[in-house]
Amino acid sequence: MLSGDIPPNQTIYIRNLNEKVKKEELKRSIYALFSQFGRILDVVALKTEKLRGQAWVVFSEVTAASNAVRQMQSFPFYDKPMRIQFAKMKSDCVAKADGTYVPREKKKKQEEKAAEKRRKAEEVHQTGSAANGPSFQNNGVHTSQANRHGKSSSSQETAPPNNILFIQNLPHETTSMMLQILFQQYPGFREVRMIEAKPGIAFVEFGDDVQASIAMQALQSFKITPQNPMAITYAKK
DNA sequence: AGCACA
Repeated sequence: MLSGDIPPNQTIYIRNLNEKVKKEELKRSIYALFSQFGRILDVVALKTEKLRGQAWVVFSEVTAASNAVRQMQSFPFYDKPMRIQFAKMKSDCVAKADGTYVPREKKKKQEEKAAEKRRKAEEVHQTGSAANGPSFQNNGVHTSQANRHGKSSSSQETAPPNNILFIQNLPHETTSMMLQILFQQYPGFREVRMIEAKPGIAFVEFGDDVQASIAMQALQSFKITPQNPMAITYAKK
């Protein structure tokens, strides 16, 4: 059946993810890819038997989540098309922000959850002792999407347009696949080239100058980690 | 396919 019977939710559920990708890289890439739709509060991915190959992305707005579901449906991510739906449950970080968060013990079944809910309605039950205040932590992932500097850095004045982009200030653990996933979203993408001996930089080729410049503007200062806003210029000819 | 929050 179609996935359309799940009501919109600010959290999306993704499956068919490549299970070979390490969890931290996966989360970072997901964050990077989806932050174009709006602010991301959290990315959850587990590698347990039952949960590998899946992830949840919590947006601050339902509209962002809806756009992500539509636009990224079947997007090729680490060589596998993502399958995206709305999540069935409210995410903990949302509940925490709501004030509706109740720390879970060991729930075995949904029946137990339902029973608990019913019970809660009847008896008053330790109000106001929610463990911690509202906190959405997103584990190394930062909180901005297209944040612009507006300023081009001093000495490196604008190189003339080129279909090849030069990327600097990448975290050393960046892989060409991560960059491919980011840049292939833009029309005319051809390839990423990285040099073993020179970590922190990359070249990304597009079909023409205009396509390259669109991608450059979209991803300028994009952060793979909070410390690493990408510096994108045209490559020298 | 698999809906969690270590």
